[in-house]
Amino acid sequence: MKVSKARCMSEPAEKTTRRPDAERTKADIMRVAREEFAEHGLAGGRVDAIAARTQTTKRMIYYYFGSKEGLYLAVLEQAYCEIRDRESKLSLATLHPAEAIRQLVEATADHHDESPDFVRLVCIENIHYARYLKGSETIRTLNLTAIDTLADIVARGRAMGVFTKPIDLLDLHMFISAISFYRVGNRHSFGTLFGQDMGEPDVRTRHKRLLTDAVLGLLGYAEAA
Amino acid sequence: MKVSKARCMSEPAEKTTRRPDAERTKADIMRVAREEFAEHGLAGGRVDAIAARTQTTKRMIYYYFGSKEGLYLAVLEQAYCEIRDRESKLSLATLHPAEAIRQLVEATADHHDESPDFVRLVCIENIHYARYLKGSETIRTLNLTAIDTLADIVARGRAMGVFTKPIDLLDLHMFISAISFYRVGNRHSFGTLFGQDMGEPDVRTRHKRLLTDAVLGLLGYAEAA
Amino acid sequence: MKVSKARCMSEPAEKTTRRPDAERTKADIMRVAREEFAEHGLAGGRVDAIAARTQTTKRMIYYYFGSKEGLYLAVLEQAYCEIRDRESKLSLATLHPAEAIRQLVEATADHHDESPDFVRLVCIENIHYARYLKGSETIRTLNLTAIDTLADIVARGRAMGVFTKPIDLLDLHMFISAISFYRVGNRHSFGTLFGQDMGEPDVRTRHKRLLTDAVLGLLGYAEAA
Amino acid sequence: MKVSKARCMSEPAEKTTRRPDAERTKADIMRVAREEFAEHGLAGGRVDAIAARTQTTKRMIYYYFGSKEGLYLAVLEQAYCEIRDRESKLSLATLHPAEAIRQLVEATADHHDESPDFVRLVCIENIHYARYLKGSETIRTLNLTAIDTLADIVARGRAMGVFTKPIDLLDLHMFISAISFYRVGNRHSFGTLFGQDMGEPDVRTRHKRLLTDAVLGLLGYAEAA
DNA sequence: TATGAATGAGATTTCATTCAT
DNA sequence: TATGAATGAAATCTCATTCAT
Repeated sequence: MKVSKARCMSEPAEKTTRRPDAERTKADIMRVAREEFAEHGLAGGRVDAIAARTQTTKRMIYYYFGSKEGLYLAVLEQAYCEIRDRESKLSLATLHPAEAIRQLVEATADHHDESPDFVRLVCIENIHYARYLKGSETIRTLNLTAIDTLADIVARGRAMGVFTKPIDLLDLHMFISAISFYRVGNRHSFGTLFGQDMGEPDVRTRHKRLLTDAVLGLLGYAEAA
Repeated sequence: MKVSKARCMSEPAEKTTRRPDAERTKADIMRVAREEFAEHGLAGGRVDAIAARTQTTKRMIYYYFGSKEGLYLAVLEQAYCEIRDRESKLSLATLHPAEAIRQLVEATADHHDESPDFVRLVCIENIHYARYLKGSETIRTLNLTAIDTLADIVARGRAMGVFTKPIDLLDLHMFISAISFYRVGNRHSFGTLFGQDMGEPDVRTRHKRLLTDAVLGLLGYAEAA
Repeated sequence: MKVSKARCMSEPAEKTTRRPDAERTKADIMRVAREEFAEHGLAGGRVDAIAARTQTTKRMIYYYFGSKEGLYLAVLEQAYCEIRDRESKLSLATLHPAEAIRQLVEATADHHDESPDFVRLVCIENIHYARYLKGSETIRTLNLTAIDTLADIVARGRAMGVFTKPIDLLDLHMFISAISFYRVGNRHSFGTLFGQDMGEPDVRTRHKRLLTDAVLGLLGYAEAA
Repeated sequence: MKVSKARCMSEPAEKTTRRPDAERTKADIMRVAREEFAEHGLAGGRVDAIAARTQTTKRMIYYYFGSKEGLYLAVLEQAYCEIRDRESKLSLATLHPAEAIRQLVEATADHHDESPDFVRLVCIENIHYARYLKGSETIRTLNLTAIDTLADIVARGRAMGVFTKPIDLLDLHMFISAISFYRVGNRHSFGTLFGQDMGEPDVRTRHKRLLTDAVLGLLGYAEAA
C-alpha cells in the first residue's frame, strides 16, 4: 500500500512532472469513498458505487489504492488527520482553566456533531476491532493532541488551585469523548427508543452544559477560587 | 410498574418434546446469527456461515425468517428484549437513593461490559440509521424500564432532600448509557490510540466510580444530608 | 395420476362413506390453482402460493394431484370441460342459418371475452406445445361440439340455398375462434401498441358484427335468398 | 412516410474488429436468450441455460442486461424491431389495391409462420399483461407501420372505387393479425383437438386465400370495378 | 495514465417435494 | 386424512478484482 503519507492530506500539488490531475483524482475518489464507507460500512460499501460517483474509473481506484481495503484505510487515515488538525487548532492556553474546559468540551461536542461521517467511520472501525487502525503506520504515529491540551488545562487549574480533585487525564478525555460520541453515534437508536432527537439545538446545548458541569465537578472545580 | 410485558419469546416450550422441534431450530439459528451479525455486521454477515454453524440448513433460515434482513431483525429484537429483561430485574426501590444510583450505574456498566454483542449490534443498527429498529413493532412497543427506574430513584432522592439539582431524566440516562456504551463500543479504537485497555478490571472499576461520582454530582447529591 | 375423470366435474357429492370434504377440498384447490396458473403460467405458478390461498395445505395438493404438473393438468381438463359444456348448451337448430351463424359467432366471442382465464390457459398450454393436452386421456376423448354445431348450420344453409360457397368446416371454426381468441389473448399487447382497448363494449360489438359479416361472406350468404 | 426510424440496433459495427467486442457478446447473449425465452417463457427460461449456450458467462448477462427481466425486455424489443423492419420493407404502393391486400395478407401470414419465436414471445408477454411492453420506451415509440400500409391501400382502393364498404383500419388490421397469429400461436392445441396441422403447406395456402377473401369481402371489393 | 470489457467465486433466495407424526 | 417442519438442488444475482488495449 503506497498510501501512508504521514502528513495527512494538505500538500498543495507539488508541481512535479507527473500529470497534475493525479492528486485531484485521488482526492475525488477519497471524497466519494468516504461517503460510501461512512454510509454503508466497509463490507456494505461498493467499489462499483464509488467508481460510478467519481470522475474516474474503477481501474484507477485499484491503481491508486490497491484494493477496497486500501481505500478504506486511506479514508480512515484522512478522517483521523482532520480530527487531529481540528484539535491542534484550539488555543485554550490563555483562558481561565474552567473556561478552557468549557470551550474544550464545547469544541469536542461540536466536532462530533458536525462530523457524523467521522463518528460513523470510527463505529465501523470498531466493528472491525480497529484492525485497520492498528495496522496503519500513519495513524499510530499520529499524535492525537487531545490529551496534551487537557493536560495543560488541568495542570494550570491545579496550579491555580481551582481544580481540587485528582483525576486521570485519559479518564477525563474518555468521559468527554464518550458523551460527544454517543450523542451522534447512537442518535438513531436513542431517538427511536426515547423519542428525543439529539440533533436539536437546545438538546445539544443542554448536553454540552451538562457535560461541562460534570467534568468540572469531577475536577473538583471550586467556583469561588 | 407501568411496564407492559411484551412477550420476549421466553415461555419454556409448552409440551416438552415436540415433533421436529421448531422452537429449537429457530433458537439455534438465532444464537448463531447473533454471533455472526455482531461479529461482521448485517452486510458482512453471511447466511452461509450462519447455516454452517447450525444444526439445520440454510433453507430453514428462509423458512422461518424470510430473509437475511428478517433474521437480523429477529436477532436485534431478541437482544433488546434481553436488555429489557435485565433492566427490569433490578430492585433498587428499597435502597438509599445514592446507593441506588451507584448500583444502577454499576449494573448498567456491567451489562454493557458483559454484552459486547449487544453493543456491537446497536452500533451496527445505528450505521443503518436504526431502520430496522424503527420498523420493528416489537421494539417500538418495548417499554425500556431504565427511565422508570431512574425516575423512581430521583424522585425518592429529591423527596429526601439528598438530590438537590434539577436534571432531565432522559439526559441522565443518556449520560450513564453513553459512558457505559463507549467503554465497550469504542474499546478497540481507544485502546489503539491511547494504549489503554478499557476491559481491564481496575480501569473498569475506576470508570464506574467516576461515572457514579459524576451522576451524583449532576444530581447535586449532598453527602451530609 | 388419478385425476382423469372423463365426466368433467359435476357429480353432486355421491354420498359414500368417505369424508364428504374430499371433493370440496379438491374443488377448493382447483379453483385457486386455476387462478394461479392462469395468472402466472405453469412455470410461474407457485405451489406455495396455491396452498396459501386454500383452506388446506400443500400436502393435500400432492395427495390429490400428485404433482404440480398433475394439478395443472386437472385445471386444464376442467377448463376444457367447461367450454364443452357451454358449447353443448347452445341450441341453434331451429334458427334460420344466417341467424344461427350470428348467434354462434356472438356466443363464441362472448365465451372468450368472459373466460379470460381459459384463453390464458390455452396460451400457456401452447407455449408448452400442448404437451399436457396431448397427454390427457380426458381431453382427447372430450368431444368438442363446435364442429358439429357448425356442420348442422352450414348443412341447413346449403340445403336452403342461402349458403352458396363451399368452405371447409374446420377452417370456418378456426376463423371464428381466431378472432375471438385474439381479442382476449392479445388484448394487452394490442392495447399497448395501438391504444385500443378491445374490452370496450362498442369495440366488442363492432368486432362481433365484423366477424359475422366475414363468416357469412365466406359462406356466400345471399341475403335475398 | 410518417414512420420515425427508431434505431433498432442494426448499425453494422463501426470499427470492424474491436477490443473484447461488446456488441458481439451482447448479440450472442440475445440470440440465445431469445430462443430460451421463446421456448420456456420468462418464468421458465433459465439464465444458467442461456449462459451455457453462449460464448460468455452468466456474469456478462448481468453486466449488460442487469437482470433476467432486463434481458427479456431486450429480447422483446429486438423481436418487435425486426417485425417493424419487415413490415416497412413491403412496397405495395404501386400494386392494384386488391392485389396489394392479397400480398399484405400473405406477407403477414408468412411473417407469423416464419417467426414462431416472435409469436410465442408475444403470447408470453400477454400472459404478463404486456407489462414489459408498456414499460419499454423503445417499443412504445416504435411506429408500427402496418396501419400506415393498410391506410394507403384502402385509400387508394376507395379512390378507385374498388373498395366500397367502410371499415375501421384498426379492425381490419386486427382481423389479419388475429388469423395469422392464431394459426401459429394456437397450432398445438388446435392440432391436438382437431387433428389438423396448421403448418402444412396446403392448409397454409388455403388459410391465406380464405383470409384474403374475407378481407376483400369486408372491404366490399367489387371485382368488376 | 486511462478505460470498458470481462470474470470466478460466492452471495442470497426460491421451489417442488417429502418426512414424521 | 391431515399438518407443520424440513430439505436438496438449483435459481438469480453480486462483488472485488483483472485483462487487453
